[in-house]
Amino acid sequence: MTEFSEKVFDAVIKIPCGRVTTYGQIAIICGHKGAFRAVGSTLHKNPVFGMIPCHRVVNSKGELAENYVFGGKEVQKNLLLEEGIEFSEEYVVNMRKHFWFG
DNA sequence: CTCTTGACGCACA
DNA sequence: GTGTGCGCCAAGA
Repeated sequence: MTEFSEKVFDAVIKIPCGRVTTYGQIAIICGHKGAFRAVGSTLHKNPVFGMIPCHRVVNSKGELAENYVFGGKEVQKNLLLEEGIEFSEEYVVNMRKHFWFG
């Protein structure tokens, strides 16, 4: 557990319910605005989903990263819907309304 | 210690 | 508005 990963997790955990953010935003919060790659890499190795609500983390387009899924994209979509997040597309959240800025 | 990969983002054509 | 290329940082082999 490095300082970087801690900040990443902390930032993701701080994302309020019904709100989503982007990798870039998290990277900025961590102090490494160019580390969005590392953010994804670190979160990918995230052990427990209950500890890190990674389903609230989307790419700059606001769409779900179709390559990570912990239990299925539908599961993630359902989780976001449960939080009251609206979807612009089948797997693209309306970040316009739900984007979270630390 | 060095090289490659990775849940990405932005600039340019 | 769409397609391609380059750059960023960290972790794993």
